[in-house]
Parts: sequence; structure tokens; C-alpha cells
Amino acid sequence: MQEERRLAVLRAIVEDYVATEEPVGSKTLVERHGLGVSPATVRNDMAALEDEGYITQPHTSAGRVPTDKGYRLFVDRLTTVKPMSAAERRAIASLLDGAVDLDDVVQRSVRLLAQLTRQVAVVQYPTLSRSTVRHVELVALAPNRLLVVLILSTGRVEQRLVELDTDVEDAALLELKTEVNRAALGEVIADAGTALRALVPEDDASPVAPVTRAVVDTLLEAMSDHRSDERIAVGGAANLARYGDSFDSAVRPLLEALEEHVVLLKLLGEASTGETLTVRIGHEGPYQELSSTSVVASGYGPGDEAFARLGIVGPTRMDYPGSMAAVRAVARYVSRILDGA
Amino acid sequence: MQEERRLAVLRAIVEDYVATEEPVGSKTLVERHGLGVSPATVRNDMAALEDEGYITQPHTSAGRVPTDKGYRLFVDRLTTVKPMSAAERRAIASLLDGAVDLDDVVQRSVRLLAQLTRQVAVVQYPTLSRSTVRHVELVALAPNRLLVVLILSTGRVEQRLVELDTDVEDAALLELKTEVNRAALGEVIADAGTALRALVPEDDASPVAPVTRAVVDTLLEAMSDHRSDERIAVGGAANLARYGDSFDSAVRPLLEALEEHVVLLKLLGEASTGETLTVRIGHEGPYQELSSTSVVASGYGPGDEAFARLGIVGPTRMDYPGSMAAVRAVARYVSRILDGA
DNA sequence: CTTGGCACTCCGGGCAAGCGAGTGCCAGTG
DNA sequence: CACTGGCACTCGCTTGCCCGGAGTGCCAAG
Repeated sequence: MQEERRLAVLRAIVEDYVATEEPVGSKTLVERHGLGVSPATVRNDMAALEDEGYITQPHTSAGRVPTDKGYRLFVDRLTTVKPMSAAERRAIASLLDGAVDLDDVVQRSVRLLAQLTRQVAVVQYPTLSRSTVRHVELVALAPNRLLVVLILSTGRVEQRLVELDTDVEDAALLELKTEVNRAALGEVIADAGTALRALVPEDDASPVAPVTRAVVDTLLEAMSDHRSDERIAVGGAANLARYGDSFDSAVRPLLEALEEHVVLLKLLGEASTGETLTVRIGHEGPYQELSSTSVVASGYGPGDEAFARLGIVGPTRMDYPGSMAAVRAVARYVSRILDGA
Repeated sequence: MQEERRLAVLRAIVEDYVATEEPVGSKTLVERHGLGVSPATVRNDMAALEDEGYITQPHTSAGRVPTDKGYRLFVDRLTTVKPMSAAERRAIASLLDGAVDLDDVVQRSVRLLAQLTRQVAVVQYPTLSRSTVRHVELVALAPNRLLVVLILSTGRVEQRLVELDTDVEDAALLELKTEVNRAALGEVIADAGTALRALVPEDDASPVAPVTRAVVDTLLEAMSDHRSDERIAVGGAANLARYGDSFDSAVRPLLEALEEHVVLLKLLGEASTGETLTVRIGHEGPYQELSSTSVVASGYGPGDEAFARLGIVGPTRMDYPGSMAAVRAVARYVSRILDGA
């Protein structure tokens, strides 16, 4: 009963503060939102909310501002992710449908997210870990020089040059290629790795052993190449300029984080299963320098399993419903596109 | 005589203003720098310099600040690029020598530049336009599916999948590969393009014509692929946080520019021959939103010809001698490394 | 041509007053 | 018991003001 109104008050405070960026007082609150009670009543509620740690006042006798805990409650209980408008959906679809390849999809997504939310957008390239092997090609550039090409289900192509100690004959190479493909084709790369390892003969005396070993090692290295794992696209950094106040305290660490892809990956969070939407508010994150920023992220990828993550980073004082809707919508569309490709 | 001293005064003003970020007056000027004259004399010189447009005062009876024209004179005539210290050179060498491949070289360079200059660093990946063809490989993944691999002198590898209307035989493919390599090997890609075009038989009835055409078209497309041309690495954006004042006016457009690689390329300037150092000050650049930023850039690349450009972007009020020295040093080291590879 | 002197300008910091928004508390009412 | 109106109080922000300091331009003398 009163409890309900208190939550309504909290919601109103969050919405108002996000919109105006100014501490919000009891009077303006009842005016702007249609709560049918007097300012005095709201004051009582606010006092209670403050006791419980959901809001706070920057200085005595100023308006109230939500705390991280307040935002958390707001996100968890006071808002439902509103679906995007039809126009927005069309815009998303038309923009993403024009993408020509994986890189393009990622680039477009990051721009789209930045535009929709007016925040900094981050999109992780699909990781190798869940992708499967579509094809392995071995090409003799010279008798002792191989080009190893690995094509994955995500559309990623990795190629490596291998220098051999000994020359290799075409027939042997062809056989090796067949073997390798039989072992790895269609497998998730982790499984492909073990299957490939099994190919290397224990008998080192065998003439083809060094070649097999070299090729397999190269493939394993290509598969576990962390640099492909960690690739990330960032966009909308210009939106940081809107931070205005709290500059050194907020923007600088964020700019630094944007260049440290390891940090960004940690911010996006562990790849959970499916497309669950994750919201991390202020101090909940792993970096205290970023205690005034929040992250809204989601997994995405073809099929049920989430391949990678995408999301946005912004001030704790952000439009959570809008951001969540945008992130979810983009994640879904990208997943659908990758499914089709 | 007096002319000489005037230039000394201008130099002192630039150095002082860059160091303190505050308009500099006649008295502090004679105190800090060892000009052996009185403040009054300096005032006369300053008045003359202001008449000629080299300096200006933000408001009446404040100190003087260099204009773009003043910086230009300073850069052109009042400073020699001081060589880097031995320690700095060692640091550059040791950092860049650890690079494993082209991407790594670029990544390390951009970080290095950002650290050395404490500005935003920009490095263009070596463009295709000047590189030569090292090898072309054709692989039949299936009778009607070819993998075309193009390896360039810069170490860049481009690969494309080609779907054929008709099947192609191994022997024909081998011959095509030989022909293509004979035509293109070692050529600058522009010349390689014309040579390749000549390979396509005019007689469309010939059975191999469609295949040749498809392969040649693919190679041409890979060579002229603008996206490889425009690749750019950016680093040190966190240094933007030091701008402090003049935020929206300077940082926002710059952040936007950093995401528009086309804009960045234009900022870096046309690839001039050799490793000439280019300095573009404030309004001299093509974008008036960036009228309070300067660019220090240089070409780099193996051999005499400059393949690509790298540089830094910062406020007009920057340490030009230091920046120029850093950019030049990094460009040279990178060139040397690419030469060796 | 340089120098010291002098009057003038103007920014910026410091201080006080007033305003306004907001709060907490209390007593009254349905 | 919850809500409401009223009231005294707090406190930050803005305004106006003053004043010091740094800097300038000009002039007359060396």
C-alpha cells in the first residue's frame, strides 16, 4: 500500500533524475509525475527510502539522487524492458540486413547501438571457442613451405605460413589434408583440437610425423589464438563528451578502459548462456575507477548458445529501460542474421 | 637585429605558453627566459608581433597567446627537431623490435607514439597501393569453388572465396595459377592489375575464359579493396582528458573524427614521398571544427617510398619540437623494421 | 633604440546578502 | 493510522561589489 507508493516515488525519482540530471525534490516530483499525494507525504516516503539506502542527498537540504542500490531496485523491479517502436525495429533491420560479412555486421552493430542509446557501444567479435571448423586447407607454396588455412563456422578465416624442415610430397600432403579434415570438420574447436592431437603419430621415426606435427601445431595455435578471441569494436566515444560534469573522474578512466580490450571484455562479463540481458551498475563492476559507470550487455550469436557479447557503457545515471531495450533488440537481430548466414 | 630579438620573443612566448597554458606577459617573459632586455622593450616587440598577426591577447591587458600563424613561424623557423635521447631511442627500439607481425608493429607503434607525446596517436596500416604482389595461390576447395589467396610484400594476406558456374580441372587451374603469378609477381598492384586484365581472353567462347575472368576479377577486387586501404589504429584517447578547458569545442569533434577513419586519413594528409614530416596547425586543416587541433604526421614504410602515414593529433597549444621528434623517430624505426621483414 | 615611469584596463578571487529549493517536524483531520 | 498543511531551518547558488595584481600603451629621457 504505502510500500507500493514508495516504489512509485523511487521510480519517479530515477526517471526525473535521469532526465534532468539534477537532484529532485518533493515538490517538483509531485508536480511532474501524477502521484496524487502532497509533497509532505512524498517527503516521508523519501526519508524512508533514504533510510533503506535507495536514495541519498548530495548535501543537506538538496533534492535526492538515486544510489546504486536504488538503480538496482529500479532495474530489477520497477521497469519492464519496453519493446522498440516499429520504426526503430525497421531501422535496425534495414541497417543490419545490409551487412556483407562478419566484420561488417560487427561494425554496423556497434554504430547502431551507439546511435540508439547515445552511449558508448562495445561489441565483441564472435569468439572461436564455440565455433566449429568448416574447412581446413593445406597449400604447398613451395616444397618446404605450407600455407595452412582454417575456415570457421563464424565466417572467420585464419591463415598461417609454415616452414618445414623437410620437403613434403603432394600425395602425402593430400592425404594429410584429408585426414585433418576428417578429424576436425564440423567439430567445436575444443573437440577439433583433441581430435587433431590424436593424429600426430607417436612414432617419431615416421617420415610424415614432423609435417603432421607442424601442421597440427599451427592449427591448434590458430584456434587458440587469443587475439582473435579478444577482438572488440568500440563506437560512439563522442557520446562521452556529453558527460559534461565529473570529467576527470569519469571520462578519463573510461577512455583508458576503452583501449584496454581485456578490461572491456571483463566489463561485458562472462559469456552466459543464451541472450540474457545483464546490467551492472556502478560499484557492482570489477573496477572501482569505473564506479560511476554502468554496463548493459547481452550475449548474442547463432543458435541457442551465446557466442559473444555486446552492450553499452554509460554513466550510472542512464536511461536503463531504453538502453536495455536497444541492447536486447540489437542482440536479437544480430543473432538472427548470423543464424541465416 | 631587433628582428632577431623579436623572433626570440616569439619563441619564448610559444614555449612559455605551451608550458604554462596561460597567456604570457612581458615581465614574466624576461624573468623566465634570459633575454637581456627590459620588459618595456619586450612590450614594444610584442606590439609589433601582434600587428603582424603572430600573437594575440585574449582580452585587453592580458598576456599574449600565439596565433596559428605564430605557431607556424615557430615550427618553420624557430625550432629544429631535437633528436631523441639515447634512452628514448633504446626504448623505441626495444619495444618495436619485439613485434611479431604487421598488425603487432602497428599496434605497438600507436601505443608508443601516444606514450611519447602524451597525445592521441594515429597509425595508418600500410596501404596496398604501393605494395607489390609476393604470391598468388589458387586452391580448389571443390570442383566449382576456389579459394584465391593474395599475399603482398607488406605481409598482408587477402583471401576470397569464388563460386564458379562450371567445374574446373586441376590441370587447368595449375596453368592459370602459373600464368597469374607470372603476370603479377613482384609488380606494384596497379601494374599487376593491368597485367592481370590482359590475361582474360577476348574470345569468350574459350572454355577457361569464365574461370580466368572470375579469378582475375576477384584479385582486382581484393587489390582495390578500400577497406584494407583505410585501416587505421588509434591510441592514447585517454590523453584527451587532459584538455580540461575548452571541452565541447575541442574534444567532441575530435572524438567524432577518431571514429571516422576517412576523416582521420584526410587529417594525416596525402602520402607524400619519403618520410617528410608534416605539421598542420589549427585552421590549416580541412575541418573547421578541428580548428584548435594540430596534426604532426610523417610517411613511413619500407624502402624510399612512403607506404602509409602515422602521426599524432593534439591541441594547437602543443609541444611541437617534442612531438615532431617522436613522430620522426617512430616513423624511422618502423620503416627500418618493415624493411628488414 | 632602449629604458623607466605612469596612468589605465580588466580579469579573477574573496566576501556578504538575498533568494529559492528543499527538508524535518509537528499538529491537525478524515 | 495515514495523509496533509504549515512552519522554521538549512544551505547552496547567484548576484553585486570591491580590490589587488598583472599587464598594457604611451611618453619622455638617456
